[in-house]
Amino acid sequence: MESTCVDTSLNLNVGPRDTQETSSEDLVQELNRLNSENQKLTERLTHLSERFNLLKKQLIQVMTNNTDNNTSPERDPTSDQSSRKRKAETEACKDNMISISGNNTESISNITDEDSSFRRQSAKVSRVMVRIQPSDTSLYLRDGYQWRKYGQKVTRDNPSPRAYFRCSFAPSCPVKKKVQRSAEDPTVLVATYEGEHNHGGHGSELATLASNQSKSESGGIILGENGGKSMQQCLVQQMATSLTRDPNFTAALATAISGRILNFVSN
DNA sequence: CGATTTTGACCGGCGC
DNA sequence: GCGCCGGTCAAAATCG
Repeated sequence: MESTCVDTSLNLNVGPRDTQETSSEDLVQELNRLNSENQKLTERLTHLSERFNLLKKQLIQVMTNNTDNNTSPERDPTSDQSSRKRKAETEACKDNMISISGNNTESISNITDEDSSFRRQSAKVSRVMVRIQPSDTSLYLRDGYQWRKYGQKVTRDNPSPRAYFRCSFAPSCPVKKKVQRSAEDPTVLVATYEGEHNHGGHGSELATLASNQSKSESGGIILGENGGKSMQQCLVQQMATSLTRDPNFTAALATAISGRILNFVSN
């Protein structure tokens, strides 16, 4: 990933000025420079988005070809009658599931059964698999939404507990999420989403992302969550989050703001 | 002090 | 009807 170098300094002359005219010129120049930077950033972001979409298409193409050969072992249905329902769900989703493995700290895949004939109580159901660090025992998954945990259970077919979450962004949002480690591979978190978000905005996403990041070191980019954000929105979020975590950016921002205030006051 | 998490209790569906 | 099990509730604990 190429680095994005942006001059965030404002170069404002906050000292005493000879005339009011020169300070106005400085402001105009500074404004023009900022506009130029903004344009550069926009172009770069567009470029990144295009490249990202291209890579995503290629990846999906490759993984789709491999899906047919993906014969992950299923549990013996005769040995556990209570697993029949889960088995049915798993079978229904299997054709749409892609598991991406990587040598990074985590990898992400996104699966929806939107196109599948399987429907569960007319609610959209999607599954997301996230590879996490083996040392990470948390069941928190960063996906940009604000979740409130309302329960945890140990299920029969899996030694690791399953956590139940509700979307707390909007009180009326019906979306629920279940997170559990994969029985086959404990380093994979499986999140099952039910329903669609009924709120357009993601007001506190940055705060949520930062909050979740602090709770779980395994945070990563969640791509194209069902009923959620577009790829571009995810990308912008991650970039914004990275920027706000960068002390240099924060310091530059503080300098810029204080400079503006001083300039305003001195005028 | 409000929001969130934890965790035992409770409920309902399902199979026998 | 009974027992099992997944899902939810809600009070207490914890966090920021």
